[in-house]
Amino acid sequence: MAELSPRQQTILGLVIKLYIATAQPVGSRTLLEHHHDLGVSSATIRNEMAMLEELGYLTHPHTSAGRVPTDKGYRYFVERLLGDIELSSADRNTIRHQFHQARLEMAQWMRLAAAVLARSLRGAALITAPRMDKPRLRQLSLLSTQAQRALMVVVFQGGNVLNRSLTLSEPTSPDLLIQLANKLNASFENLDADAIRRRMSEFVDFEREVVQQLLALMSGDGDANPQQIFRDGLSEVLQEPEFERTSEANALVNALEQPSFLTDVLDAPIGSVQVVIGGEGRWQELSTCSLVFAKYGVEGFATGALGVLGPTRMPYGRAIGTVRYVADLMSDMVSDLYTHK
Amino acid sequence: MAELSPRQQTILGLVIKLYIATAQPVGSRTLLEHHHDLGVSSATIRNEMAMLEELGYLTHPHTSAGRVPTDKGYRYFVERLLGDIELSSADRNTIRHQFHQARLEMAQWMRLAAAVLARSLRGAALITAPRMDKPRLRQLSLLSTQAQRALMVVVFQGGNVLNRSLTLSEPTSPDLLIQLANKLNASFENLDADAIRRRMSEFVDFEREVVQQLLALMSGDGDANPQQIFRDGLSEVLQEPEFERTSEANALVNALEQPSFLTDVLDAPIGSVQVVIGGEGRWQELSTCSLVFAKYGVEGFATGALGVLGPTRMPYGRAIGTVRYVADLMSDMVSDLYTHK
DNA sequence: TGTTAGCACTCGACACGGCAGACTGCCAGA
DNA sequence: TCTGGCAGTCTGCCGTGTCGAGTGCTAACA
Repeated sequence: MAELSPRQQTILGLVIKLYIATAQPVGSRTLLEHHHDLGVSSATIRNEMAMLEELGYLTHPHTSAGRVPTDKGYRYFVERLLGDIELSSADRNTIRHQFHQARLEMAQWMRLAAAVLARSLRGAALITAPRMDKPRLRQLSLLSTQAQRALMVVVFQGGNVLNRSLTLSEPTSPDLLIQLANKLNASFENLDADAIRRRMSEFVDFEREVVQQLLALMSGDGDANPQQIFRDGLSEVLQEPEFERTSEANALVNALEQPSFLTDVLDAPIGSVQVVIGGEGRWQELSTCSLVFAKYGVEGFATGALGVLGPTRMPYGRAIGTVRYVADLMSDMVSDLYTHK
Repeated sequence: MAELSPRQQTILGLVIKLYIATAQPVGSRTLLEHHHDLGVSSATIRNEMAMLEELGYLTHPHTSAGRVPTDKGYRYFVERLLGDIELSSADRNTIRHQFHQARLEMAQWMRLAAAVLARSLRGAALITAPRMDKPRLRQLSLLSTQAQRALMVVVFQGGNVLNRSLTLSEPTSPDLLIQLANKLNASFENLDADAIRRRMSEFVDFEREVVQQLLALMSGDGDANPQQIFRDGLSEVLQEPEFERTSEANALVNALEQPSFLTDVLDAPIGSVQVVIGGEGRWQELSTCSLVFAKYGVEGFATGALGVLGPTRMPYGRAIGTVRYVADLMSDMVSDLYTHK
C-alpha cells in the first residue's frame, strides 16, 4: 500500500468520515462546506480526489456523483488513519453496568453481549459459545430411559454441561448403568479426551461402547451439538440504506441463517480485533458488509468469537473499541468461570 | 359469516387460488381465461365479484385493478372451501425419511422440523421446545466450582437437562454439597414442583436456599432459561413479493427477533392446527402475514408449538397438511422419549 | 510548480404528459 | 337472470425537459 501525502491522507479521512455519517457520495464542494479549515479550494480537492481514485482508494458511482470509498480506501482508513481507539469511560461504564446486572451464566452473558453490540453499533451482532480446547471430564451420569436406551449427562471442568441419548447394543439395567458411571468417573476424573482414549484398553466391549460416545461428545462432533451461536440486531442492519433493495438484504439474511457460514468466518485465526472489509474476496455474500470481530476467552483453554456485522460504511472507530471492550468483559467471565481452584 | 351461493363460493375459491398462485390481483377476464369451464361470462363474474366485495370477502387496491382476497375472504376459504387436507403419501414419505435419518435427540428434531417446514412451504418456520407441564425430578447434582459457588445440574423425567450456577450464602465444601445432593435426590425423586414445595419444611435454612433455586429452575422462570425457539427460512419469506418494500420486511424481522412475541403468539390455547390470518387484529406486526401452527407433544405432560409464517397469500392447504403431519411426527417423538417405563 | 477560478459537460433525480392496457360499473337487450 | 358492449378510471411505462450537483480541463496566477 503506497504512502499518501499528508494532505491526501487528510482528504481521504474526511471523505470516509463524511460518507460514513451521511451515506451520500461526497463531492469536493460538499467536503469544503463541512470543513472550512482545509485551507485549499474545491478545485484542489478535486485534483487530490482524482489522484486518490487513480490509486484505488475512492470511486464514483457515475460521472457526476461525489466520491465513495473503496474497500481499499476503508482498509487504509482503518489501518493508518484511525489510530488506537479507546472507548470513552462513559460508554465503558454503560456496558459494564448491563453485564453486572445479569446472572452469572454463560448463555445469559452471550445473549447480553449480542444485545449490547447490536444496539450500540446498530449492526448485526454474532457470538459463539466458548469452546474448550481440551475439555476435561468433571462428572458423568448415565440414566436409563428405556431398556436399550440411556441418557448420558456430562459435566466438564468449567461448568459446561452436555447430554446425549445413547442406544445400547444390549438391554442394560439401571443399576448396571450406575455402576458403569461410577467406574468411569473414578477412572476419568479430570482427564481430557486423549488421556481417556489411552485408557480404553481397561474396559470391556460393552463399556467401551459408552466411552466411544463420551469421546464423540467431548470432541464436539458436528451435528450432535453444533456450536451455539447467538445473533441479535439483524433488523438494525436491514434498516441501513444500502439494504433498501431486497436482493442485497436477502443475500445477507441467507448468509446469517447458515451457521456453517458463521463458524467459517469467525474461526479465522486471529490476534486481537479483526476487521474484514467487504468480505475481503473470500465471502461473496458479504460484499457490501464489513465485519469487526475478536476472539475472547482464555487462550489454549476455552475461546469463542464475537463481533458485529454492518455495511462497509461502518463507524469503525466505535465498532473496534466496543468489540474489544465486550470481548475483554467476556474473557473475564470465562476466566472467572473456568479457572477455579 | 353469511352463507354464500354455490356459484359465489366457486368464484371466491378460484379467485383466491389464482391470487395465491400469481400474486396478481385477478380480474373477471383473467379468471375466465384460466377456467373456461365456468359456464358464465365475464360480466356475470363481475357482478358476483362486486357482490363478494360488498360482503367483505374481496377488495380491489384501486378502481381498475382486479380483485384481491381480504382476511375475511381467506378465513372463509380456509374454513369452508378447503375441506380436509391430507398430505399426499409421497410428501409424507419424504418428510418421514428426513426425520428417521436424524439422531434421537430433541434439539436435532426441532432443528430438522424447522428446516422441513421452511423448505417445503417456503416460509419462516418456528418451533418451541416441548415444555413439561409438571416436570418431575429425576436426578440432581451439585458440583462445587468456587468456595461460594456451585453448579446445579438437574435431569428431569423425560431426559430434559437444565443447569444453573448458584451463589451460596456461605462457603461450602464439595463434600457437603455431595451430601446435600444425595439427600435431595432421596427426598425428591420423581416429585414435581408442588410436592417438593410441600416438603420444604424438612430442610434447614442452608439447604432451603438450594431447594429454592431448584424450584425456580423447575418453574422455568423467565430469563434463566428462556424457552428455546428454533427458527428457519426467514429468507424464504423475505423473497415473497409482498416484502419488496423494506418497511414491511423490517417489521417482520423485528417481530421474529423478539422471542417474547413468538411465545405470545404460539402460547394461544389451541386444539389442532390453527390458522391466524393477518394477525387477526391482535398482532399488528403480522398484518400482511398468516401463521399456520399446531401444538405438539403429549397433552398434560409436555407440549410445544410449531408452525410456519408466510404472507397471507399462503398455500393454506399444503401448509395445514404439512404442519399437521410434522406436528404428529414430533408428538410421536415426545411420547417415545417421555413415556418410558 | 503548485494552486485557483471558471467553464463546458455529464449524469441522475424529478416532474409532466401522453398512451396503452386492464378492469370495473352500468345499461340495455336477450 | 344472464350477457354484450361501452364509457370511465386507474396504473405503469416511456419519452421529454429541466434542475442541480459534481467532475475534468484549461488558462491564469503566486
